[in-house]
Amino acid sequence: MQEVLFDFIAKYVSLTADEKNAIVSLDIFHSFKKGVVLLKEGQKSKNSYFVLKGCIRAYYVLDGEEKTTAFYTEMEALTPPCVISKTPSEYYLNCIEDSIILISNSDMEAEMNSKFPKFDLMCKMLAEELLAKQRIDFDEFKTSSPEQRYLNLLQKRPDLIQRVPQHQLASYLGIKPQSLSRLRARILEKSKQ
Amino acid sequence: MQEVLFDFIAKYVSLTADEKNAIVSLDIFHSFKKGVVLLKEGQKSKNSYFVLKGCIRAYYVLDGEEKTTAFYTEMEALTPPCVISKTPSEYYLNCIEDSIILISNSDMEAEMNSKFPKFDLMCKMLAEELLAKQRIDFDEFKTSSPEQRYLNLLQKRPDLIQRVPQHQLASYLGIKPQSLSRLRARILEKSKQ
DNA sequence: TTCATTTCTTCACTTAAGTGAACGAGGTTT
DNA sequence: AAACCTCGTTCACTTAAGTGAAGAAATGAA
Repeated sequence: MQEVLFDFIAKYVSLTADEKNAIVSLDIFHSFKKGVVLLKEGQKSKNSYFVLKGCIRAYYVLDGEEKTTAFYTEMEALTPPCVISKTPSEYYLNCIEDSIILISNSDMEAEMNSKFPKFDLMCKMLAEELLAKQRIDFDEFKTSSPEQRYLNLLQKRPDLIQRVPQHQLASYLGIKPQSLSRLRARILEKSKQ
Repeated sequence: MQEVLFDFIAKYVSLTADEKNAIVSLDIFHSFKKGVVLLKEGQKSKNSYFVLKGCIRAYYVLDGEEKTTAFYTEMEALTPPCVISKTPSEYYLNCIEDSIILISNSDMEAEMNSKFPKFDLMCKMLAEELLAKQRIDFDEFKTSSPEQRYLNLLQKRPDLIQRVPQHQLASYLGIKPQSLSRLRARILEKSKQ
């Protein structure tokens, strides 16, 4: 399972055996059962997450309603905004499947950086890459209709449609579950003709 | 005008006079007239931009229609996704006002980093901060209606509503110009009662 | 100034999303 | 087994956004 992490890191910097050992000795691998909440609204946190297996969902509770805004699956990293801004979290994180998650906090990161300066470089590259990726996702969301967003998701992350409950998928697409049902029926109708 | 830049940098790292001179000597300050296109679809680029004065708009042309996805104003930095992914640009950048823009390319950045390692640190902090900010913007967009988005913009960036043409604002809000007109009329109607 | 273009608004009509209610299928609990 | 709950779908109705057209206002160029 550690190999998943090292494969990921290898995309940015190459690690020596020593460095790999240093990471493993940090004891940062954790298992969680489906449903476990990793971060709550109002909570302060210094944790970043990296999904080795499973799926983390980010969601807000607005007017008593859950609004899902992101899913993080295998080989995806996330640092909640509250960690950067050092303010209480505005959203929740939970595991929607049994998951194996790597958790690092900013102190550990600082320690790694002092020992192995190339970690800083990796973080910079990663942040810049994620920024560009997210920018593109945001632009695609803005410039398309719910139906186009669904078809787009079907292309880009077909696994999500299988593993995620429909009502969570709906709010991820910016619509209500009923509208997602209707939209899917509409697409099916079109494809028949 | 250079002070705007140094004030910005001071939020992340402190610079010596030498370092400031090194930046100034790079000759990176440029003036552009309203309407000038800085980046075109299909073009390759290594440039990052920092707005000292004026406003840069990012937009796609889809089905012959302009879809505006971002406005960058004073003290805002942007690196187009195509610079990170090293692929041809998918969007356009233009100045919607007479502007003074700082343009740096990745070679210059590399040179600065080798001379002053703290630039790397600044870039990392900046990228992480922008990533968190953009995440929040994206989440707000997803979880709100066009009307809420407009009211939100009115709170957070009231200047945009003044300085940006309505049809560009509309597509920034994810709707058509006609819908923005209607929506504004609706809000005005409500506030009267 | 005049002419042309762009921009914004309004209107009537179409399409699709929001809402509240109801129902059935699957799981879980007692 | 019965009662319960969650989830997805469907329906009827409401609300708001998309569309195409038209006209007024503002802007820019000749």
